[in-house]
Amino acid sequence: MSGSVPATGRPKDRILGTARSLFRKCGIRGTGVDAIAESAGTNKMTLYRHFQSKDALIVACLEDAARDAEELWRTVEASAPGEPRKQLDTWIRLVEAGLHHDRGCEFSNAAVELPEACSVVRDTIASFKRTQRERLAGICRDAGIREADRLADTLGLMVEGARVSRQASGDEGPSSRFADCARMAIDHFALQGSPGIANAPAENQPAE
Amino acid sequence: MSGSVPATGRPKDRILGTARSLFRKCGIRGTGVDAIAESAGTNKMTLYRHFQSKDALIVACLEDAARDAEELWRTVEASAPGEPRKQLDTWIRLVEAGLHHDRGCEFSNAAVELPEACSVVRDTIASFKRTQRERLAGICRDAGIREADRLADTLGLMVEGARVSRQASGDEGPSSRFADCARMAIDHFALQGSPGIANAPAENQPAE
DNA sequence: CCTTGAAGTGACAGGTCGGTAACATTCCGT
DNA sequence: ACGGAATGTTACCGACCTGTCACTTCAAGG
Repeated sequence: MSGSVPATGRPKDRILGTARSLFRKCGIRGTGVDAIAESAGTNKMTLYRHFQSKDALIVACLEDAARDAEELWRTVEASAPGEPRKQLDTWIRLVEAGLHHDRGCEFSNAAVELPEACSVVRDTIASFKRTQRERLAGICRDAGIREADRLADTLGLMVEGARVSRQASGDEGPSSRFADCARMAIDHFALQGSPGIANAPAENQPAE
Repeated sequence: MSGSVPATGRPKDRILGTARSLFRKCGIRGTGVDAIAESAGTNKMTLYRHFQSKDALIVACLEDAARDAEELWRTVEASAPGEPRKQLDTWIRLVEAGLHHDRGCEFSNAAVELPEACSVVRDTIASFKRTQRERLAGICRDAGIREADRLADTLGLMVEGARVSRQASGDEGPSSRFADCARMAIDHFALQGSPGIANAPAENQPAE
């Protein structure tokens, strides 16, 4: 009893969802498997039947979070198909909204919390970050930004910083200015030269 | 035996130094007080005679780190007295150098690792972050940047992001572009308008 | 009906955690 | 040389940790 998640769906799904939620709230090291099982309305044995170890559960949670991130990119794309500049706007708005709901990036938090994690965990984190970096750089390229990679890294550093800064300084800290700073960076890089709009050749705009 | 820190100085200092070093390497939750005492070449009882609890030891470590940060600002100031623009350059170089040596910011890491920490720990973190923000904004103001606070927050988000990004993505990730992005932001804000024109004089230099 | 397999239960191993008590020893200023 | 303070040693506590055990319940499907 006292599970914070109603007993709907299969135990495996409840365990996964509960684990993610508790990891976010209390941290990974601050959450024991007992607490996860009980909070999921099940028991430890069932947890271990579905997940080989706590590490495996952590990886499963991260993979789940990665699926959410993929969905976010789909939302971004759908918000303005074929208009990458507007997609960047959407991205900023979604990231900013996420700042207030979540306790930072689950992957970055895991990297900080588990500096000596097993290789599979660290690989999952690094691989996810590579994917996100490429997704963002892709939109920047599509937007005709000349130094797309550099802009993507600038934005990447800012969002990473905003998410961790909020945990250290709260909502009133520097993270409150993320959207502001991000838009300014985009404008700066766009002025710097965007083939399709200002000057220079648009090599390969993906038709549309 | 097997203390990684030679038994020089008073036990209290050795404990503090060892704790900081272990917290950095293994994380706070990943480091037990037994390990700290042994690695400091002393024992748990002596540790508890000098520090009321592990939380108190954590706070002491953070205060020690804050002293280091103060020294960094002094170095920045001394690198180019009365030339805030050059001080910003120094700051970037020092931060970048620190990226490769440390495992991120001890305060931010603590905030991520201890989402449910006692209030004194969280206050120490938040207060430190406020101080750093103000230090950086102060130099930006002295440099005659019109939107000094905004630039300070932009740089603050970037450095915070670089430090956490390195832990998740390694040295080849976005953190490798921190100096690049930071200098670009400074140039952008400087062009945007500085009361005394392009780069020059901080208006009210206390004669020196 | 009976079989099968997933899920639930309580107990427990083996270990580490933060923290304490009682006592022995060493150091150092006077 | 003395005495008090600082330090070291050993043992211990209760709580929590991950992970495993044997066993029970129960519902679906043939």
